[in-house]
Amino acid sequence: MAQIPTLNITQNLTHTLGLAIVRGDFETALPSEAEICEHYGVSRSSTREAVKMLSAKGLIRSRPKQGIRIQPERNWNMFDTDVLKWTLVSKPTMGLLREFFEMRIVTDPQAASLAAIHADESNIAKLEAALQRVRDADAGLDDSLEADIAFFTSLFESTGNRFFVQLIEFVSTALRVTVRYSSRLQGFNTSQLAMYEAVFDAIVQGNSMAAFSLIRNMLDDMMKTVLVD
Amino acid sequence: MAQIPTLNITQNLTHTLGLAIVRGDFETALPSEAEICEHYGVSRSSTREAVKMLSAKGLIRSRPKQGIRIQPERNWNMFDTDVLKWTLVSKPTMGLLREFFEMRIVTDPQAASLAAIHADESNIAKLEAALQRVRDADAGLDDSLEADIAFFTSLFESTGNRFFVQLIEFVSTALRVTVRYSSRLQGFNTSQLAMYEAVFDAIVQGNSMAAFSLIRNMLDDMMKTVLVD
DNA sequence: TTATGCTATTTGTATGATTAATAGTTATTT
DNA sequence: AAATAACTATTAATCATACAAATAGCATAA
Repeated sequence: MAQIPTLNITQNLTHTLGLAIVRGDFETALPSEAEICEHYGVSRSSTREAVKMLSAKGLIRSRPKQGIRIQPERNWNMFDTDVLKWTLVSKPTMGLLREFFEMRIVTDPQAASLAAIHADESNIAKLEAALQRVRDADAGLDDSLEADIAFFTSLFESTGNRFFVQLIEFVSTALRVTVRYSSRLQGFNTSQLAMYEAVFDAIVQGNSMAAFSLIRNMLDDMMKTVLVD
Repeated sequence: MAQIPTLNITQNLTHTLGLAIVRGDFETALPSEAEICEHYGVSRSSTREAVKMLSAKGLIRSRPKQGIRIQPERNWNMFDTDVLKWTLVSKPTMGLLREFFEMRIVTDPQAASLAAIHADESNIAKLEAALQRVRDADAGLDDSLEADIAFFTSLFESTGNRFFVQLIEFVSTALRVTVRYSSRLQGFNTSQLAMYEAVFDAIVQGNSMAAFSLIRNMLDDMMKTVLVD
């Protein structure tokens, strides 16, 4: 059975404030610690710890007398899972979808290329397992989105590059969002089985250019399908 | 005059612990709160706040009875400025340099391409100012590295994509590291003035393909210069 | 006008007490 | 004997209070 992730007070406050900041509920600064304590009915310890977490993610900065100021969006750590989540929940626009694709159009093919060069037996095994899930999904036996995510996860894990590994959450989120906000994708993914098979073969054979092109072409098609004006 | 950024106790502890974690000083877990307090001579408030900051960056996770456990490296937020800095200070290997280039080889040309499409007057103005610094550096009147960083910063700012904007710190760090750990680059950057001029012109003219190719070619040359076995 | 000192405000730090979560152990039930 | 439930000890989580340090804004003086 899945463990129920009961959020504690600090975590709760962190998410509440983080979402409110990203959503633009505050102008340039948050209320003072004291006011936050009173408004949310929590102790100063918890408030301060939540503030520190948001500071660590680049959203705010607190200084004596100045209070808790919201940082320019440029400083926000957009690759942080929480910040990304809050952004998606509060501003799920077509523009954001475009920004996602502009990243993936460069990272995903490169990840495939690097995977073809650096994947070891363990990586190949995980890739093959993910490929099987894609096959199952194609036959209606598994969830198509989750199979996709599993494949891309093992793809990025195979790059041997910690920056690409870090992008797994980013790409997973992008996949979920793309599906949620684009009904045009319904029949798209399930017709891509041949492509996944080909990518897997290219990686096994160490053919980095083929792996690159296959993913790149798929994304190009996908963009045409999703990002229509 | 520049303000002296005096680190307070919490910030200090955060950096000390963060660096120690990345460096591998701890096996799988940190000492308990109480032990950290005693060892570093700080209060529990500061200790807990430092721990929360490191949790927010994905380095650790604390739970009652379990203590403060180090998370798998996969969860570390490598695009966080601090985590990146700690990684570089503790493991400045040639492998890391390669990983940097594997990212930049795809992000930088795409940034130039997007800049050619989305740059507005304000962006162009900043780019031109940065270009002037590159010219000055070429004439020995400004610091070559800082001029480079200024140019790439305004380039990524011009993309109109918040994920690319987020990569500014990443690329800046990559540039500094590349220079520091590769003496072969000494005469490289200063001979690139013509390339920067051409990129600027391409962006002004909205020629995204030209902007892409120019940056891509420069990085290819740079990799050949730096990443020799 | 400029510089300096004062003051009030807000975060930073320290400490103690209590509560909640949980890994490991023991006791109980089947 | 195996599974389950209750117990216990440990550690982080939370709350409360007090004091210290930083600093923006004001007042005062040169």
